This record gives sequence, structure tokens and C-alpha cells, in this order.
Amino acid sequence: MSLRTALLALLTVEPMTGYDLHKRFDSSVGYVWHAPDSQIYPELRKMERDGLLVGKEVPWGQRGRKTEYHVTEAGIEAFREWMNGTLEYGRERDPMHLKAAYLEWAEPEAARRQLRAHEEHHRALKAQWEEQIREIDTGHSGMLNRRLATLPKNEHRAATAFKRFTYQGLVARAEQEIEWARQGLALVDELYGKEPEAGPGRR
Amino acid sequence: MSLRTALLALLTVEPMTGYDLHKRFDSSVGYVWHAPDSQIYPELRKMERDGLLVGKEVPWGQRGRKTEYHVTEAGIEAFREWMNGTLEYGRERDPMHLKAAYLEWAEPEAARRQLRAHEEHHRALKAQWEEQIREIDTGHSGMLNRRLATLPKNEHRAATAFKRFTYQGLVARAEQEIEWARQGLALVDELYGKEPEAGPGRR
DNA sequence: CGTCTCATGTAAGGAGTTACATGATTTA
DNA sequence: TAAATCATGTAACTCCTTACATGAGACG
Repeated sequence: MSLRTALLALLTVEPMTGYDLHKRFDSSVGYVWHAPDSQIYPELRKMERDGLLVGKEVPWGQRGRKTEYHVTEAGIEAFREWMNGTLEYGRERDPMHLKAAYLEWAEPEAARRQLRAHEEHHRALKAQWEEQIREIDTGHSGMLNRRLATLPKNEHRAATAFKRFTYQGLVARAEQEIEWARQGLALVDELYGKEPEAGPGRR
Repeated sequence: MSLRTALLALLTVEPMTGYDLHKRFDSSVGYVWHAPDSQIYPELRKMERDGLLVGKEVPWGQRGRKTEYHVTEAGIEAFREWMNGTLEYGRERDPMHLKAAYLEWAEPEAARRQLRAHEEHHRALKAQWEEQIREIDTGHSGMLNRRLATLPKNEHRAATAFKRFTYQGLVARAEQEIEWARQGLALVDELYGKEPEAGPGRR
């Protein structure tokens, strides 16, 4: 039921088509919430049936049509309600930590490969988040600017601060995961001995 | 398909019934991987069909019976294969950070409530993980001891170190989330002003 | 004798993934 | 005119959650 909330969040900023949303979920926003189009379109129709959205048919080119979804009052209300509630903390499902706990089953090289992949993954995420922060700080964040355009001036500070706060938390999380992976690599070296670097020219 | 792996991981340590597994998933292990019994029993039967497990009927009391699942050679092989592969990093789905990014929609008190819940949740997790580490360090970890009993002495060091490494990473993650929540609370105070403590005797 | 733990399920539905499918429009 | 982008789906499947259901054994 949270895809619904993610869709509401994005659509409160501006009306969009399913395709627009699909693109958002595929890029920046997609690292906080992902959804494939096969889930997006049906959910939008359901939300329209439930009165949270209205779809406006817009012509596109000569023959083409597209449906732009606008949030209704009921949609705003539902979103506000979600925002004023408290999240339930569901149970975890964390393959990497499950794997880490049994890492003695893996061959040393496989363990290294996994830990390096973990580090790389979180380095890439970190770069993403830092880019978002830079954009916020320099006023180049399209997402934030569109949001600010819907708000009175006196609320700009809060909206900006919360977005920055969010990304800053994600950066800190990524840094922690990178550090953990590095400790894991050091541990593998310590337990099984250091592998020679796979550099060129060294037999 | 990862519930399967979690089940294999637990069953490589010792044979268990569905009920035993269900209990594990409900307690300590459950914070890394959770599954309800309605998922466990069918999955065990599927794994038996696939040759990864064999269920041994064991009498229980006078009339009762229970099925104890043992990992087969094929099961060991499948687990080892998973351990030697590299995880795919699926897309995220992170309600709290989604919410944080739009926190200006929430009433200040609701924002505080959510952030405090986040902090509390991770404090509880942290306590859990630290307890696991203490048990490992003092030799009182049932999970680890049962695992070590299946291993030759020279592999004890690695198995112990990886378990410790796992929990230590989880502690660090929890600490980071706690810190982030506290920064969020400070931010709410800064944006909307501090709420008076809901203590007794004031006014 | 009651309550807690042990033991094992079914049924319904929602959420999410993967693959398949189609056609119009814009741009190089 | 070919390729990229825009636009919108269906179908099949797995995964996961929630609720419902039952009965035996152990312990006090």
C-alpha cells in the first residue's frame, strides 16, 4: 500500500502521466522507491477509482493521447493522513547481512568479490545522494524547485531542509556500509591471507 | 527465492522442524530475516520436492508426530553456490526516507513522533545486536556454538569472526539511524520551535 | 483442568517481478 | 527513415501478509 503513497507524494508536486512517474522511479527517486510500469499503471487506475486522483486526457501529437493524473482533495487528505501517522517497522529482510553471517561457507575470493560489490554499490549510491545535495544547495534541484513553486515563501525553508536532511541521512548510511565492507575485506585478508593484487605484468 | 537460502543457512547448522524455524524467525534471526509460518511450511515441502531437504518423521509424545528437516548433499551444494555467487542489489523501498523527504506535510508533533519512533526502533535493534555480540564474546551464543560443533577447530576462528562482523555492522547501522533521527528532531525544533516537555507540574 | 507451548496447516489477497506486446511521436 | 523516446498496457508468476483453523503435549 506504499506505492500508493509514493505516487501521491510525487503527484502532489505536479500532475504527471504514468510514463513520467515510471521515469522518476527509474532514476533519482528510484533509489528510495522503485516500481515498474506494470505496477504503476494499474495502481493509478485503482487510485482514480478510489477518488484519490483524476485522470485528465490530454492530446499528444496529432493522434496520440495521454492521461495526466491530478491529485484530488481526497488524495491530499490521504497523503496528509499518512504523513501524520507513524510508520510500522516491519521485519527486516537483509540478504547481505544474512550472507555475511555465514561467510565462512564462501571461498575467500568469493567473499572478497561480494564485499567489494557491496562497497561499490554503496559508493555509487553515495555519489547519487551527494549529487542531490549539491543540486539542492545550488538551487538546481528540479524536484525541489517544482515543490517550492507550490508553496508560500515562508514554507520554503522547511521543505528544503527536510529534503537535504533526507539525502544527508542516506549519505551517512552509505558511508557506514562502505566502511563495513572495508572492515570485511580486512577481515578476509586477516583470516585467509592477502591475495596478490590482480594487476598487470605480475605473473 | 531468498527465504529458501535463509532456511538452508539455519538447517545447515542442525536439523529442525518448521516450528523451530518459525521461532528462530520470530526472535534474534528474525531481525535479519523474517518469515511467517504460513510461508515456512509450504517452502519446506517445496524444498523437499526439489531434493534440498529430507523430512524425517519423528514421533512426539504418544500420538504426535513432527517432521524434522535435514539438509541433503544437494542442499549443501545449493547453499554453497549461493554463498559463492554475488548478490544483486535490488531497488530500494524505504518508507522512512520517502516520508522524511516530504516531512513538511506533517504536523510538527507528528514529525517528532515519527522521528522518535525511528530512534526507538533502532535503539531496540542496537540492544539486540549488542546482546548477540556479548553472547559471542562470552561463548554463550547457542547459534554460534551449534555451528562450531559442526566444524573442525581450525575453522572456528573464521566462523566466529564473521558472525561478530555481521552484528558489529548492524550495530553501526543502528547507531547511524539513531543519530539521523536525533538530527531530524533537532531540525524540527529549529524550524518550528521547541515543544515544551510533556512533563508533570508545568501549568 | 486450564493455559502455554508445540506443531502444522489453508485460504484469500496484496505486492512485486519478469516477460511480452503495441503503437505513436520526436529527433537526428 | 531509422532510432530513441513517449505512452500504455496484459499475463503469468512468485513472494509475502493476514486471517483463520486445528489439535496434541507439557506443566502447574
